[in-house]
Amino acid sequence: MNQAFDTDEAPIRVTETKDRILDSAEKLFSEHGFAATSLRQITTEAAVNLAAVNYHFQSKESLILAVLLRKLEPINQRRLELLDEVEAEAGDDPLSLEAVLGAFLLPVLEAKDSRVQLCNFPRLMGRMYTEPGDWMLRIFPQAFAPVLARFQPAFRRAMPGAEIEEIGWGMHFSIGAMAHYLAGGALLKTVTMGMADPSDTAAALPRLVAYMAGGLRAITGQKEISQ
Amino acid sequence: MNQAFDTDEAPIRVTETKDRILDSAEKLFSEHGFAATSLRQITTEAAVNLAAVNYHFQSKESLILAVLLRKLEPINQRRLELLDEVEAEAGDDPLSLEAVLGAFLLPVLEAKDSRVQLCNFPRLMGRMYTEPGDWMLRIFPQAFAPVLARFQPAFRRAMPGAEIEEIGWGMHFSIGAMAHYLAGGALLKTVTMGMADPSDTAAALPRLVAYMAGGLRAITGQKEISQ
DNA sequence: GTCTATACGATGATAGAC
DNA sequence: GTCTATCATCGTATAGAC
Repeated sequence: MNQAFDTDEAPIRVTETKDRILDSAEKLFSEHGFAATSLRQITTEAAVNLAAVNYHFQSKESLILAVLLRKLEPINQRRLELLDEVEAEAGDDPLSLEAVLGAFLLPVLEAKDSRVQLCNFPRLMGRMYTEPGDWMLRIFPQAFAPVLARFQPAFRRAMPGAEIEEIGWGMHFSIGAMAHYLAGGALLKTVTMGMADPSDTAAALPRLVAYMAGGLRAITGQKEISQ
Repeated sequence: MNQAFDTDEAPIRVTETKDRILDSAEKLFSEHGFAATSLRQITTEAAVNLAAVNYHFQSKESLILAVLLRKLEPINQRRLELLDEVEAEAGDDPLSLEAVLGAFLLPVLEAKDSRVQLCNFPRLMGRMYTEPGDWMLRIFPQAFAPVLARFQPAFRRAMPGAEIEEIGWGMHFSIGAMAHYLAGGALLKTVTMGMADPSDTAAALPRLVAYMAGGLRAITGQKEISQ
């Protein structure tokens, strides 16, 4: 199937089987979700045998993780680059909390309105946080731990004097707010009575930053602003 | 199977088949999640025939919705009662934002550490927000719309002068923060470096209230508190 | 109206030949 | 590495007993 010609010449291997599976899986998962997409749909779309997915990946869940990791890595790399810039600009001063939040959010939101076949992908990321199973044990050290290791000190530098536990609570809530925005569509439109467009990431970014910054400051520092 | 005795006396029907299915489904869904629980597990646990679940409920998804609605209704009723009290205390003054948030959060958090077999249930509620499918079209008018209709004006009364769209964004983010706390366990412990106990709802409530209040105020009103 | 027995097509996974 | 063949299990549908 991969052999385009039966000559001795090395065939122009446009796409490896493994990558074709990943591409088709990503596309179908984005369009129909994890559960609604069968391995047979994926292998048919990829023009690959069904058993190949169990050879390259052990299970459907592992395939899902592989799809997610492949998209997550450039996002996380971008996050770290942006954080580098924020820290470089700040010098020895405390970091801007809004700038740190922006470095965390911008790469994900950029992926939301990127091109063609990936446009629905962030919905998967949003759902990822609430799916059960042991996926976190496998995906976390590889994808989240490095980002967390850099952003946790950054948040402390942005909120000097705040207790670490309170920052952690605030980060947890903030991740939930972000994931819910990424995953959801209909609810936002309902709750704003049709005023907000879920696909307008340019409108979402400043609001997410403002909301998270206000929440983090309230939970860590000056508690009672009282209206 | 439901006939405990073969006399003419009306048997002491301890549990109806329909309720036994709901009870078993709720228990198993809470423990293992929706996808990982098969209808055969449920009917076996409930000591009921497999086809009974398709007689009383049409499909597995409808069963899930029935399980959720059964738990959600008393929670929402409690929310409205608490909101009544908040409004009664306020008189003609603006509402306390923290009090409104407390009325929204307390009933859900109470369900989190309630008794026995339901203790894992809120994880389902947390996941519900991010599950795909058309569940919202069916569950929303019945369960969410009445609560939204009462709380949306309450938030406006608690933040006079704020634009409705911004309040909507803030409510959306807040729902995400709440859902992520309800659904998640491991991530909170990681992000707080073991300092926070996800099952300690008494610790979570004031922090959720403070975070949401700070976020809502930042997104609607005085934007720049600047550290 | 309630419930049971039984069957159907599709799924994720695996073993073994090439 | 790849493919065919096969497996147990899944959600669902139906015919018929009480």
